[in-house]
Amino acid sequence: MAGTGIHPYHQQWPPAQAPTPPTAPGAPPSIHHAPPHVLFDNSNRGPSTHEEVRTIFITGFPDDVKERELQNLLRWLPGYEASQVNYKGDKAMGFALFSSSQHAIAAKDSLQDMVFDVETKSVLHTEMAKKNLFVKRGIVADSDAYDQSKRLRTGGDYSHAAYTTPSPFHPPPPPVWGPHGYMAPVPPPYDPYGGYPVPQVPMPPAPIPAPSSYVPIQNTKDNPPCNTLFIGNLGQNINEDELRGLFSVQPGFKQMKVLRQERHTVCFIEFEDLNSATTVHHSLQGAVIPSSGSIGMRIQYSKNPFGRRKDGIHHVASHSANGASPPITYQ
DNA sequence: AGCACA
Repeated sequence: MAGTGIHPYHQQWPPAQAPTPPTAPGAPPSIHHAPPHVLFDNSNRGPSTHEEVRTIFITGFPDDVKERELQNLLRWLPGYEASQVNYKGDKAMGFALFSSSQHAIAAKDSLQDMVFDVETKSVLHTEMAKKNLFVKRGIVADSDAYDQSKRLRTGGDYSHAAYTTPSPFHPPPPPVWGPHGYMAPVPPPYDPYGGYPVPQVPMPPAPIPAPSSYVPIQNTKDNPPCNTLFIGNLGQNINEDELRGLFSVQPGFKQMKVLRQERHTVCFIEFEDLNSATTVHHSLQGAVIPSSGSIGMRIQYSKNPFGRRKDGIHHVASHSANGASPPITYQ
């Protein structure tokens, strides 16, 4: 779901008096906030990557429609993520973001011509929006992205509230996600619009980090086996998260410490026991991950395992280990 | 070849 539209860049729920009335995705562009230096910019992939529209545009509300009314209407719809009402024109316009365009289309169809309010006899009209609603979600991987948005807070600090502090205005506490799973609409008893079919769009499963390839490594002088591995030959711009992703899923992984030095980045990984360390020592020797370029990592046992002190102070009281101590398991 | 932290 990456794309230009997701820069969660401004806060969404100031109803009427927002300093910058949210640009109506379907309306003529007034101010398009070009996301400043955003990390999610996909410009490096070319402009062809145009994000799918998964927002619907809703009109036909009574003039006094509340943001909340719309939310309460929509939260039952599968894939609903967020909505907002724009009061700028003389008619209130609603926008609702769904997790996929399929969900959006399904929601659009089910809301089409719905009687929203019997007293005012308002009937909804829906179409796909021209572009997606901007939403700041808790999912933002990088918190730098929302610093600029703080000024738009109207009441309550939403930026830290995601998923933890339910706020009446807070949109994304995923309505029907969570334990029920992504696709469980679990419509309410009265269920006026719950029955439509929604194409299943499975979430891409989190990929298990795996080396992209292996390169033969000459690992001449290694240290005595221990529960801590030393990883070298990682390349200039090795990505720590990638490294962690790879190692943290290895059985027995305990912790990892990255040491960035002038020329080389190295890292240390502690395992539960010697066995798991040894397994990884062999299985990932020479592994190449994307950020390491095309070079293979060198894996050795660490000179100074976690838990063993460097300069002669042996913490194992009973066992007077000396310099030539056998490879016992440390931990 | 680059080995820190408790």
